[in-house]
Amino acid sequence: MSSAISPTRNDDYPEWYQQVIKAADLAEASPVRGCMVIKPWGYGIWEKIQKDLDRRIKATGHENAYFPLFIPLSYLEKEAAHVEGFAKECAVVTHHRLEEKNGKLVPTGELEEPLIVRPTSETIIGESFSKWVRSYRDLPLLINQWCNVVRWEMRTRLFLRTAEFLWQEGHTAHATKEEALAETNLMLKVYKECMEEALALSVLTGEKPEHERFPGAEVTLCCEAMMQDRKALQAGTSHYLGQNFAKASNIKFVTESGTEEYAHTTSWGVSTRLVGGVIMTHGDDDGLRLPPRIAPKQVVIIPVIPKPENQGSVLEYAEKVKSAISDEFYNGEKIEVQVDTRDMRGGDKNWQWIKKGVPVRIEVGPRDVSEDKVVLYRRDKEPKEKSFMTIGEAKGSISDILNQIQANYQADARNLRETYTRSDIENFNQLKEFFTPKNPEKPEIHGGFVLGYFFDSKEVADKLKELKLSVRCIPFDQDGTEGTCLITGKKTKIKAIFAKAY
RNA sequence: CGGGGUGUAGCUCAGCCUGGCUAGAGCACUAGUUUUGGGAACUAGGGGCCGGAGGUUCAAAUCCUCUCACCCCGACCA
Repeated sequence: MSSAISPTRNDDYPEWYQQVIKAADLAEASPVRGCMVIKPWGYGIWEKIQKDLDRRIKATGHENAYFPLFIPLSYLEKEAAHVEGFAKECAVVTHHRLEEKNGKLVPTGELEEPLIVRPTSETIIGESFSKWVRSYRDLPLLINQWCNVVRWEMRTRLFLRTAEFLWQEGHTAHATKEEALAETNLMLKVYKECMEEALALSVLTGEKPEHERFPGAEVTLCCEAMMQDRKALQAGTSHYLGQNFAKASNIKFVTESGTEEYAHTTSWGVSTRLVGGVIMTHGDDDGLRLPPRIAPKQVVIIPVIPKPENQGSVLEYAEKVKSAISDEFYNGEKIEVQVDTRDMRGGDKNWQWIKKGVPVRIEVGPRDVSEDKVVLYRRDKEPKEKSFMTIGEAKGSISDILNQIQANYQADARNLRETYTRSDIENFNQLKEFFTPKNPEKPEIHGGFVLGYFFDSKEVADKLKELKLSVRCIPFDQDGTEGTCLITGKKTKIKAIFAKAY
């Protein structure tokens, strides 16, 4: 049984990932090192994710705003841990003009204070917050922005880690620690719901251990998803920043009783990395499989034109099917249908749409025109598995079909994560064995998540690094029993998730 | 920043070691013919400053020097 994508997932998972991106026409490398060009189909997915998440962010009382791309260098210096975390990967603007010298453009007009291109916006938004917050009546301040950020990463992979990426970053200020922590938890829940309901991912939520925290945060919460190669993908994070950034940016307010206090702030973000997560969660050996909720088109109609004289009637019929189906609703919106009228062979078209992961394909040909029928294919079934039905039946069932596909993908993702999460690993040797491939020459897909006892210390992080493992999170659900840390053997009541990660 | 590698058609590459006809193949592209509920076949065609600069030579994609870019392994990476 040959597949549309070569190599297959089992043969070479990283290469398969690259090939799916190419075959589905999602994105490509740009002339600028580490940056990507997001093509219409890939950007369409991001727009759907944005739309869903933006609605959820607004529904929880947040407002969108926009802050500058450039941040004065001195702002970054204000928070010590933040400097440590981001200084090494900042793009820096030092000049503001170009002059021609010997036919070459050279930078001149050196800036008195260099600007950095935002790697994240805590400091520049903090500056605004300090002006906006005077009284407890100004709190909570609930702001979100959609933007791009730059982190000068050494090694990049399309969507998963690029030098520039698109994201949203929420920034809020609160009067009390309790309120800020509640916000941090609320936004993590919003992320989880968006990822599970819209992207059909299955995520585990919990808290990062100290050494994995966001630079400057007191608490970092995260959503961790399992990819089909059983590695973890950090899909979103939500941070309680304590008063660290409030002190750095001077965000103070007068309380009801008249005293002056620093605000408690939070920040939270998800990025275009989610698109990578969708590819690696739902893709198969024939290419991408898109959950209907985030597919730029849910249905594509492919006219079958065996003879030129059929063209007029078939195309007309295809439009008729389109208008019937696009009148239907899915998830509260009209179904998005495209008729693929391109002048090329039907087989090519068909496979292109399979590789792009469009949830439902409908073929209409001369025979269907006379019988008022269509042929319907689902991306969650085999490529050749077809259902014959009338236009009326297609119209009546399309919404259900999309719901089923969404549910099937969701179930697959949940099954994968549950199947490969082990909670019976008791010591370091077992851990090591679980994460060691049987074939070191050409490692097979192996490992998964291990839920095991964990005593937070530097020693753990270092020893895990040898196995290329990390503590993904300390899950919220803890049974409270006592055991010995898988790494150090120390007694502890905390369990964590150990895994290889992207 | 260390170690290794690669730059030749839109893409994937051969040719380089051992210098020598007009620089090649597959895919993609264009046209024609046949085919058609399907990832078609044949024929013809377009497309290259062989990454850049310098050198050796009668002669350089090929040898030498320099340079630039990218890739892989490390280091780095909420």
